[in-house]
Order: sequence, then C-alpha cells, then structure tokens
Amino acid sequence: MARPVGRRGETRERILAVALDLFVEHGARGTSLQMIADALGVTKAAVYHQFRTKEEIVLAVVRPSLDQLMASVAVAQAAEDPVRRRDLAVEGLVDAVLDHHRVLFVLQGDPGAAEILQGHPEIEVTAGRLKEFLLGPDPGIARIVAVAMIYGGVMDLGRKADRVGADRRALRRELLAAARRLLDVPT
Amino acid sequence: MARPVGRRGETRERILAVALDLFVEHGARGTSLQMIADALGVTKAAVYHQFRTKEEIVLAVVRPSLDQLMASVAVAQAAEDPVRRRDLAVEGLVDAVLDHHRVLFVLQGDPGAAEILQGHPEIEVTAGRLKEFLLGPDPGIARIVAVAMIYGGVMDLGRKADRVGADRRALRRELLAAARRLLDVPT
DNA sequence: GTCTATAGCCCGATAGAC
DNA sequence: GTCTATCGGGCTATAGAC
Repeated sequence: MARPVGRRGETRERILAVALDLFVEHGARGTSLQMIADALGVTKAAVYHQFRTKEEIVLAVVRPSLDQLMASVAVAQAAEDPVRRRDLAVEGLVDAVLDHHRVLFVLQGDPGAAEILQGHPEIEVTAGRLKEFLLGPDPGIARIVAVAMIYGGVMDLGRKADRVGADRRALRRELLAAARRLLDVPT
Repeated sequence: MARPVGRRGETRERILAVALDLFVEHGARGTSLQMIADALGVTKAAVYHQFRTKEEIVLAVVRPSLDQLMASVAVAQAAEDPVRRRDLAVEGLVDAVLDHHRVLFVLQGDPGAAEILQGHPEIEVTAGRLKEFLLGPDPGIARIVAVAMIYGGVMDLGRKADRVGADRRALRRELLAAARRLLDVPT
C-alpha cells in the first residue's frame, strides 16, 4: 500500500479515503465537509480547492467501483445465451463487491448517495441492465426472490467483508455457490 | 383502512404516515420537519406539539415493526432445538418484513435512522439475537453467506414488495422456500 | 391544537490574502 | 495549496399569542 509516487493527486486521494470512511459510518448526507476537513487536519476551503462541490466528492468516491461494474455489465451483454449472460452478471457483481465492498455498501444503503447518483443516466442504465441480466427473460416470482437475495445478500456481505474471518477466494466461492443454488430452480 | 374512531392521536397518526412516506423517499436525515409539515399543510410548530424531537418521530415510525420483530425473537428463543429455533427466526423475520416492509426498509438502509436507533439497547439486543438464531451454533462460511442472503434479500424484497406483482402469500412461500434452499446445506 | 416569529447552530459555498 | 473570514440559507427547537 505505498503512497503514489508523484505529488499530483496525493491530497485528492487522501480526501477520498477519509470521505469514504466517513460515508460508511455516517452516510453521505450525515457527513459534512467540516468532518472531512477535520479528519484531514485542514479547513473546508482546502477541501474545496480539490472539489468544487460535495456532490463531486461523492461521485469521485464511487467512481472506480462503478467503472468496474459497468465493464462487467458490458461483458455480460456481449454473451448471447441468456444463461451464460446471467452467470457472467452474477460473477461481475460478486467481484465488484468483493473488490470495492465498502464503496458499494455506501452506494446500496444510503438514500443521500442515491439521490446524488440519480440523474446520472449511465449509472441508472447500468444498474437496470444488471438486474435485467440477473433476472433473465420472463422471470417468475421464484426468480425475482432469488435475484433479490443474491443482490441484497452480496451487498450485505460486502458491507462486513472485513469482519468475516474468510479470505477473498473462499468468500467468492461460497457466494457463487449460494447464487447457483438459488438460481438453479425450475421456474 | 378506516380512520381511527376517536380523535385522540389522529393527528399523530397522520404525521407518522407522511413521515414514513418521506423517510422511504429521502431517508430520515434527508427529511426535514418542514417537509413533514408541508405535506400535512401545517407548520413545524404544529408537528412539534405532538413530538418533542425529530428522533421521537423516527422511533415512533419504526416502533410497531420493531415490536413485532422482538416478539418473534422471543418466540424463537423459547424453542430449545437450534434448528427449530432457526426456522422460527426465519419465519418471524419474513413475516415482520411482509407486514411492515416499508418501515423495515428504512430501518435497514438508512444510516441516519441507524444512528438514531443506536444506543437503544433493546433494539440492538434484539437484532443481535435474531442474527444469532439465524446463524445457529458454530457457523461456517457457507452459513454466514446463507444468512446474509436471507437477511439482505428479505429486506431488499420488502423494499419493493408493492411493485412485485405477487400477493403476500405467494411471496411468503417463495421467500421461505429460498431460505430453506440456502440453509439446507451440509456445513 | 395551530399559528407567527425567532433564536442559535451548522451547513455548503465563496472571496481574497499569503 | 492552505488559510481566515464571511455569506446566505436551512436546520432543529422554543416562546408565546390565539
């Protein structure tokens, strides 16, 4: 975890790191610029030198995880077989959450963050397509329930992935196994 | 859904109803007293006549669902067999969410609401015991994943139970079936 | 039980010196 | 790149008339 070599963006990264910590604990709306500045030992104005608005900070925090998720969705979209597409979507979701679990938890649970993310069409399109791929064509109740459990469960686990005494590989294996158990159902 | 007969508490109920609507849409922290008052066509002071603080409103909104959940946990606790206890806990959770799905969604997703609920020991004890019953004795990774999916999935589905074109009974059946599928696993 | 009015605080955001 | 100082506004909550 070495610091970035160049000076460019070093302060930016520090802001995003403490902002994420605070978002996880208090939510986006419950985190003030003052709290971020205090955690860094600087003033609000210094933070505003790097980001013009609070919304920009929220977007910058979630950006990497969103990019990964969007790439996964694109890969899934390339598959023609619906089952293959569904499996790719599940894998992409699990990997994105495991790689960015704290960020996606913010994205999932926080109404304040959700309000900021609304109106960014790329994000909404990606989320919609992901759920569409997970559900598959013409889903029944059983499949809707299965997808809700996969989606909600992956997010819920991502949130506390630190505290679960399992390494990434084991967690990934069990998540995919549970998803398979839920989806391999006649309906 | 007739209005309560007496006049006592009628205004109180109206406040709680619009507060819940707003909490679902904007989160507890994103909902101001002004918004609640505007939705009722009164002033903030009128709202403050019924509740001393905003925290009191949040607590009153979630109270009925919490009471039901606490009762379910007590019933489960009375069972001695761990498997029976686990099944009762699952049923209690599913029923509580189905009966109060919009409320429990607020409770689950909103960091602002969570902050308010913290420090109320009865709530934390109940939540802890519920998860303990769901996990059962000496849980492995597979069981932790299963419980996360049940918990997260039930909450995620409760959030949009209105939009799912299924009646309560069918939804309940499918949720319990999916939970069984996740839990009936060797580990 | 509802109103007007306001206190007191913290918020996000800006201006301009160093 | 960080600072001090400040603006305008929304927030929770209170006081007191009707």
